[in-house]
Amino acid sequence: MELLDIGDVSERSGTSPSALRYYEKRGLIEAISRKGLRRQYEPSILPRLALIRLCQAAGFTLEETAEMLPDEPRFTLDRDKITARADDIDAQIEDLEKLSKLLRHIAKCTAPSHAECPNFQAVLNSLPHKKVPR
Amino acid sequence: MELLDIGDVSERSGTSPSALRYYEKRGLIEAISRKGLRRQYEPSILPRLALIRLCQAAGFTLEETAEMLPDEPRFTLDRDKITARADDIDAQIEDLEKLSKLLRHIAKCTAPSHAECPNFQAVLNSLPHKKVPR
DNA sequence: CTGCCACTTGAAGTCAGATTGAGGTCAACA
DNA sequence: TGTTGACCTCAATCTGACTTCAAGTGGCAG
Repeated sequence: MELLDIGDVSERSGTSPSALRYYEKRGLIEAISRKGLRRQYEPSILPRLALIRLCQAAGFTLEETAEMLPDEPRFTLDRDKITARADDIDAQIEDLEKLSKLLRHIAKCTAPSHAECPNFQAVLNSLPHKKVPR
Repeated sequence: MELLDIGDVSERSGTSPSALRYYEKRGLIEAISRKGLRRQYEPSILPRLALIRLCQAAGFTLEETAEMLPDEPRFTLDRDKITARADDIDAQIEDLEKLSKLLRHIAKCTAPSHAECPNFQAVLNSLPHKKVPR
């Protein structure tokens, strides 16, 4: 059987070994065996990690992700949660579009002070209370 | 003179007193005087706080924001930084659009496993390494 | 004058998602 | 056989933006 050493998994998934151990502690993944002390994984760990990355990118916490990812290789994510999250993301896209427009406006607005620019005022009040991640 | 007590500022800006003190410690704002121990602010603190909120929403850290906000009431943000951030945000919007589409696909895709769905594979690889804030 | 109560302080705590450090193990290569 | 280097464990630390805590202060209503 072609098991993957944690080093391979780390390299091929872009997830650091410490993160993999951390995920294991949080119940997201599992090593199928050890070679000496080293964790050995089934190749299916790779798509599983991809799915974890997806969930993270979508804003699920690791805990939520752990709940959503069943143990079997055939992961079936919760469709309602997924759809709800897609809706959230769409809403956030709208906020970000406003924000981008406002920023570009500020970059070229020559009003004596932004505080006096009606455009600025208007958008500020409809600002998202979310952050843009870095 | 119409100075604002920290309590007024807190209420009118939606920023908690502890956050205002925190901003002061981080060099973003300043009280113009005290009444007893209580901080008193100039009314211009309000648009300044609005601008801080904007910077935060745009993903600047408080430190970056402090650097960008000059001391004068007439704040002129750094136009290049602002534009660069707008570009970042636009890029992120694109990522989020992909993500949303992928999520909606997953919610209705009936492939035996997402790992086997070519659509899934394709989008995963172009995934942002950023998070969606909650 | 008394008491209330929102403020004051500095230090410590919170959260998520890891990373880092110290001290230890072990498979593989020369 | 010895060395290397990546892994191991567990606990502690980090980041950012605050909040909470305990103990203290003081303006103002009664």
